[in-house]
Order: sequence, then structure tokens, then C-alpha cells
Amino acid sequence: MATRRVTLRDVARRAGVHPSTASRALNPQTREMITEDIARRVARTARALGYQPNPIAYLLKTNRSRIIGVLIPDITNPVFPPIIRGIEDALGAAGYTAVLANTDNDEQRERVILENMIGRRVDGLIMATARRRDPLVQRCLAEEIPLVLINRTVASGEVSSVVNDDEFGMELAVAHMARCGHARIAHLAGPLDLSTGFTRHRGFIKAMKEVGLKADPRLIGLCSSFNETEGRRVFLGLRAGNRRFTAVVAANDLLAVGCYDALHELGLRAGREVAVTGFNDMPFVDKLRPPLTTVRIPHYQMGAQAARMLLARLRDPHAPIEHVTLRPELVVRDSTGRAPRTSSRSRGSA
Amino acid sequence: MATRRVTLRDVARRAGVHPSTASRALNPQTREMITEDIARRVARTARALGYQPNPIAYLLKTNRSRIIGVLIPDITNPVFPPIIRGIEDALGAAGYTAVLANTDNDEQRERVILENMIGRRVDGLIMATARRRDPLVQRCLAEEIPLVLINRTVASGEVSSVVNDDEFGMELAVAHMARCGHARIAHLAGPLDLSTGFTRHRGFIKAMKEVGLKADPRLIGLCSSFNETEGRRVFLGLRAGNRRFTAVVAANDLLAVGCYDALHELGLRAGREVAVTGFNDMPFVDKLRPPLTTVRIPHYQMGAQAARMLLARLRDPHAPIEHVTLRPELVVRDSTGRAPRTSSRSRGSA
DNA sequence: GTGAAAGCGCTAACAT
DNA sequence: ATGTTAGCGCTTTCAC
Repeated sequence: MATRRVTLRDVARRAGVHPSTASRALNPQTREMITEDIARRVARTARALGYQPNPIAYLLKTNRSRIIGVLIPDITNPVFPPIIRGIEDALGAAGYTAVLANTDNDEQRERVILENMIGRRVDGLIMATARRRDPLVQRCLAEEIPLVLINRTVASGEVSSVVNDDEFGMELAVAHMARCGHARIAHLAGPLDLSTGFTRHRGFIKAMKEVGLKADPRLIGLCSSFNETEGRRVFLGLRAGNRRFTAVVAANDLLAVGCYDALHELGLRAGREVAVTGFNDMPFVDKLRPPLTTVRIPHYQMGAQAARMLLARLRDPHAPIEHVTLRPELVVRDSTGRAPRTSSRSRGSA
Repeated sequence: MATRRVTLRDVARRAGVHPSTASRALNPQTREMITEDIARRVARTARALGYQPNPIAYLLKTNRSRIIGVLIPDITNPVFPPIIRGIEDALGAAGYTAVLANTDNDEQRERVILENMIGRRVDGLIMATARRRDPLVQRCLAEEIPLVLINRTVASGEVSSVVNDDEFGMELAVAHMARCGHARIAHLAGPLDLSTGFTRHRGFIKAMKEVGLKADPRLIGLCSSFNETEGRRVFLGLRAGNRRFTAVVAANDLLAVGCYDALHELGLRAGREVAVTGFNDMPFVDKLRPPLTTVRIPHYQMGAQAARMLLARLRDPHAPIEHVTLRPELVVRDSTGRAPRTSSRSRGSA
């Protein structure tokens, strides 16, 4: 460093007090203990010298880093930026800093990053990476690290979480398809080891029953990950089978974009020959042609809520486990056809 | 914590050596000093006890955190994920960790985050947030913190950087427009206080001259930030003026998307009534209708290169300042019309 | 080659 | 109300 950084001792010496007095004077928690006069003098010289407390020393001493680790499965997926923003805002308001890490959906990488964060003594973690059965969640529990899951949760429910109401979201999507006159509705399911994929799949089946349709297992395609190439591949596979369908409910927007790709290759168009819905309402899906009908999740609020829950747990380590479910809404655009026509059941066949 | 973490002392005691011996035995740098026999014994007991060195103590002692701060102006912009990926990969290979922070294009926020990172003793910084004149860059220089700028650079050139060859990229875009028969070409310029906006603007004018056209100042619209709403607003403004144009070269993809929005409102279509090019080739622009012709920047390589340069500087603080320029390529899609009429150049370099 | 001792910058008993 | 002292877990002189 250019100039050796000014330390608490420097301030104390300059102010003519003992370092611990200076420490107490500068710490809002302990300022009461100190004569107002001295406290002010210390504060002034600290400012004059440009004193910046060394968080490392603080951390080594107190074991509190004021850092929250945030594990993101795929930073390339546009749903995460708003979530992150929500987390950062809520955390920042409480004097905490979010440290982001991208696990790339790779369990090995995830493990390395987690250990790294534990090593760096994060005060807590927000994980958007959870699988339904997740050893890393166990690891955090074992270390007694405050943890909140976001977007995805674990099957056991033994840790706090804030997720979307995926079943309800599916009901919205399926009900809309039915309202548009579709009876043969396919589903592009996400990975079933993720709560999102799992719950949306279950929600799809349940919702079909509710609108009086039966979910044909041969019209359910299982995607091994939530991305466009999988969406395209599985859509094409469904299409190649014998079963006809006029609508497809995708478990997320990226899968729906994959459907667009496939349709384009086939010379077809979403919202004309085949109705398509996504899930998430991520940025840019309103810019596609046709704009995508999808289920909007309040991502920002999700992030903020998770952060607040974590902060609560930081204050009280024995705070009860909470499961918060956020209510999504349907955003109707053009990928499900212009106007719901009740009469004509199967529109287009090809 | 559940079980008190095992410390170096524990290992030393268990192995029957002094803590400093254990330290030396475990540190690859100093292992030579130690009898191979003892070194092995220490290593074995360390493993047996599940010893994990405490990076905080290491940091407090050595002032080396093995952390690199990465400042991103807007994590919502899809160009950054690939850059981040490149940075993380190159850094990870060298045992460093990237810590990301989103500044939201807000100078105040940027300053807070920078001070925070300096406080946490990052070993170096990669900034994607630089303005052409940037006090925060000065701040890093003053602290002698190793720094590499990425994507954007500073006018003075006093710090290492890796950026795209924006002038060349503009030549590609303009030359393509000219080849397609356009003569009245508009430009949506980005903020001129950013090197990207500035250089692309200059590149546009230069490129126009090179193809024998004159850049009409009234066909240059200045956007105050790189996002869709600005693109839409400024496009509409240009359109409202008297001057006609048949093509618009946008300074980045988000601005081009704004043009799409505007065209849509006017009942027009990119690639038919008005040719549009973007800049960046960010994810999803190939999914727009029509797919966007744009200038592809090797974002991943950009990130990796910046990380490597920073690592080099970490090894040798007196490494010279380097300016690396990456060569972009034109990706022709449908937003510039189906077929260039003048010549039979092949389309689609993707 | 290994042990002893100091110290990174801070906070928190404990003493006065 | 303030000063004294010890120590967080590690590395690194300096002795031997």
C-alpha cells in the first residue's frame, strides 16, 4: 500500500486515549460508556486521519463478517438478476453485504464454493441452488450456518425458504389454455430433482384434473435441465411421437424459448399452430415474437423476503423455520393465440 | 458453531510439534525447510482432524486475501454473465476467488462498494464500470490496488484494460449496411462519457466516411444510457425529425431492442422498412423476431484475458500497463434485410 | 530443521 | 468512565 493504513491505535494516540477507549467511542453499541466529550474528540480525530476500521481484524476477533453468501445456479438465466437485486437491497439496508457466486449447476463446483464461503466465515447463506435432496444443505445445517433457500426448496422442509406458489402458477397456465379451447395439452417438465420442476409437474397434473382434462403421460416431456436446447430437444421429441397436441405448458421460460426454436424450424409459429406458455416472466420474453404468455413470479420480492428472513435469523438463531410462498400471476401475451375461442377445440394440426 | 473448528495449534499438538513447524509443513512454499518425515506426519494428522486453515487469520497476517473484486455496472445486462464466467474460470485456475458486486450504474453506490472492497482487502480489482474520466479509478491508483478495466476503459489510458475493438466493429456494421444498399444511415449513440459509447460513435463517423457516405449529424441520436427504453425514445425522436433514414446502427443490443419496440409501435418491422444492427451479440438477440444482426464481442475471452492480466500484475506489481483489444465479428441475421442486393455475399457467420 | 516469541488490528473481560 | 491485558489463528523473524 502507498501509505500505511491508519489504525485504531493511531487514532487513540492522536486523541490521547487508550485504544480500547477509542474502540468504544467509535462503536455505536458501546458509545454510551464513554464521556460524550471524549467520544466526540475521538470521532473527530478518526475523521481527520481518515480512519477506516479493518473488517478483517474485526472478523478475526468477533467471528462476524457481516457478509452473506449467495449461491446462484446459473447467472446466465435472466431470472436471477432481479432476485439478486432484491437480496442486495434488503441486506444493504441492514449493513450486510451480499457476496455472489455462480455454481454453474455443477455440484462439485457448488461444494467448493460453499466450503470457501464457510471458510471465509459468511454470517449466513442464501441458496438458490437447492436440489430436493441436497447434501450441501445438510452441510450448512451441520455447521449451524443460518440459511434461507430461495426459488427452490428441499423436500424435507427442514430449512427456511421462500418460493413461488408453483402449483397455483400451473393452475393459472393450464386454466388459461383450457379457456382458450385446448384439450390436448402437453407439458415440458423441468428436472424432477429440483422442487421447481417437481412441483410444477405435479401442479400441471393436478390442474389438468381440475379443468376436467386428463394429463396424458405421453404428452409429458422430461427436460434434464432448464435451458433452451433442452426445451427444443424435448419439444421435438414430443412432436415426433404419435400423440397430437395443440398446446404446451413449459415449466419455465427458457424451455418455452426452446419450443419457439423448434417451432421455427418446423415452419410453425407459437400462438398459431401451437399455443405456448412459459414460467417466470423473465426479462426479454415480452420482446420475443410472439411475446410469450407466462406466469409472473415476483422475483425482486422473493429476494428481499429471503434476505429479511435471514436477517431475522441472524438476530435470533432460534427463530422458527418459515416457509413463505409467493403468489404468481398470469401474464397473457400472444403465444397463446389472439382471442380465446371456446368453440373450435383443436386449432391447426400439422 | 457446532464443534469448535480445529486450528493449527490442535494439529501441532496432536502431531507433537510446534505450531510454527506445523505451519511450515502445511505451506507448500515452506515445506522444504521441514524433514520430510515430520512434514508427512503433520499433513496426515491435519487431514485426520479435518483441519481447514482460517483464511481470515492468514489475511490479517499477510494482507493477502486471494480475492478479486469485480465491479459490474448492471447485472441485468446479459453481456455480463459470459464476462463473469471468463473471469471466474481464469481466476479459479490460479486459486483466486471472484467477488461480484453490482453497482447499478450509480456512482454513489459504486463508491460505497469500492470502499467496502478496499476495506476487505481484495488483492485486486476488475472494473467493468469505468467512465472515460473516473475518480474511482484514481482512487484505486492512489491505493496502489492492482486493477484491470474491462469492456470500458478510461480516456487517459493510465491503467491496463481489455476492450473490444469498437471502431472496427462499427466498420463492420456500417460496411454491411452500405453493402445492403443503404445510404441514409442513422446512429443511436451510447453515453459519450463511456468509452464504448464514445468510441463506437467515433467509429460510426469514421466508417461512414470510409464507405463514401457522410454522417448526417441530424441522424445521430444520443442515448443517455444503454437500455431499451432509451433506445425506443431516441429512435422515435429521430423518426419524428424531418430527415429520413432507412437504416439504424445502434451502439448496443439493448438500444437495438428499443428500436424494435418503437418499430413495433409504428407498425413497422426491422429488416423490412428499416434495417437495424446492434452491438454485443448478447444472449437472446438471435431469438428476437427478426433475429438481430449484430457485432459479436468475445465476452468470455475478454473476461479470461482481464483475469490473466490481473494475475500477472499480482505476481509482478511492476508489470507494464497493457491495453488489449479484441477483434469482434459481424453476425448477419434478418434485421438487416434478407439479401444484400448489390452483391451476393454470404450471410450468417454464426 | 525446529522452537520461541512477536504481532497483524481489533474487541472484550477484567481491573481500577 | 477509562486503562490493562489477553487473545482471535495465523506467519515470520530470530535464536538455537
